[in-house]
Amino acid sequence: MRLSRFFLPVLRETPAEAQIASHRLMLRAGMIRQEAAGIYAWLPLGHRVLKKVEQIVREEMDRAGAVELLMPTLQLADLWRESGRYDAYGPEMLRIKDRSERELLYGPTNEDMITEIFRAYVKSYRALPLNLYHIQWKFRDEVRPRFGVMRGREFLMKDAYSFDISEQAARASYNRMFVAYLRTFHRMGLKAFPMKAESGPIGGDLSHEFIVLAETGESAVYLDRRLLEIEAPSEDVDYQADLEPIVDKWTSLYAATEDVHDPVRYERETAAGDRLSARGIEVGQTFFFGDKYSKPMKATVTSQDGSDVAIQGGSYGVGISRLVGAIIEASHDDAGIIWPAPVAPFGAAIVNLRPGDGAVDAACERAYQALTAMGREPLLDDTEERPGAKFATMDLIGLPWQLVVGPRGLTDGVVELKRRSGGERQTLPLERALEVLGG
RNA sequence: CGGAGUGUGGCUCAGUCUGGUAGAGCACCGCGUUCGGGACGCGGGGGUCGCAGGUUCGAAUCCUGCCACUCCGACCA
Repeated sequence: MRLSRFFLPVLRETPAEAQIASHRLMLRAGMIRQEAAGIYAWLPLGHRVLKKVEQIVREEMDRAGAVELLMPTLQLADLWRESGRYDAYGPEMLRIKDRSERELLYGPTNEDMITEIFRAYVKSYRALPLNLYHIQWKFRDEVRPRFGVMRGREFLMKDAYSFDISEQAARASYNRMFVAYLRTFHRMGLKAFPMKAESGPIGGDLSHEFIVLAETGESAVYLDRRLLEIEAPSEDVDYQADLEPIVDKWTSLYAATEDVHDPVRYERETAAGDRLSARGIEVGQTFFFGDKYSKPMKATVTSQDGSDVAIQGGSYGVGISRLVGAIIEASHDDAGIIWPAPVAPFGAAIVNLRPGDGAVDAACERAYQALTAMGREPLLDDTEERPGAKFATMDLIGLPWQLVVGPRGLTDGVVELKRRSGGERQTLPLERALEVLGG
């Protein structure tokens, strides 16, 4: 992409409404525009990041055996009446009517609808386990939207739903999602810790919030410092195998949000030197709810012995739009965002310091073609801005690499290669720089 | 939903108390000089002062109502 042809409305001044770093930087970097309280338009730069995050989530869900579909944003009120949630949900749910006075709602979640779909088609235990997910916009009419996309009213969420014949099988499904989440957040350059959350109606410990530590997080958390050392499961993790050991490793050390924090247990289980109280951002939640929906909605399958059994369900959410904010909270400095490479909107910036200079233009073109060919998705700054403005913009939008072409005092063909994180820079021949970026 | 506050050009804000017909910086357009860390000069364009009513010779400014947004608290991916 050429910057002169892109749409990147960066702001030099900090918008007054933004209180936290990620919100401020997303507005300044031209990633989002607020259209109403908690409702944002995703401008091209932000949209690219959102898509990258979404794609990583998708890949890890697929790897774990979940199957993607897409449900609508609007749902019939009658469906929610059947599950008993229409009246229970309260004013957080946006309720609307169509031209013939049919009652609809903008979905805040999809348990009811997925259960309806499931029961329409699945009749046998042989089809289980099944895990269906979609990535769709949700609307929750929050009392108080804030922090930009971290707590929007409209937000993009991945929600997966598992269906199993028994509680034991459901636990295996739960574990697959648990492991997939560890991998998902790890791939985005985040350390997310599963923490004990409010238990489902069935009881037990089958609900976890995945929390990224950040000073601006909304919830206080208490954890065992040794959790920081545990490595995320690798790419070749076998989802057919028993994943209990991995889950155990991540859940045996104390970690809880303030809602369920138990100071007595904390002090008993965690040595004083290992205790870490911090703040965190919830980026995902896994939840087992048994037959909460399958029973009232009669989602049953025929089991091996010929009887009909209500399926055991779980749901698993990841806040995709929130993750964009969370990643920035976790990775920025005074000058701007520092994107982890896997979610960066572009892989590298090529900064042309002398647009109009034939040799420099040609070198930029060469770099642009080469980086494009190697899948680096370069952003070529071919604007007439002064160097200072160019560097400020590039630091703000935080691409992993900056390839500066046309530096003063250097002979033709020599460029400067800067890394956004850490700030190291080296001058070297263009071809050598391309090799570095290629490897 | 309780409490606090703000709406003036694309952005940040002054002007409101004490009514007199709208400003600054940045951004934008033109010309020129500049060119490695958000340059400078000259010229220019752009605003129903959130909306509606009222008071007044006259309202951004005073009064009433409404709307939107922000912040602090209780809830949530």
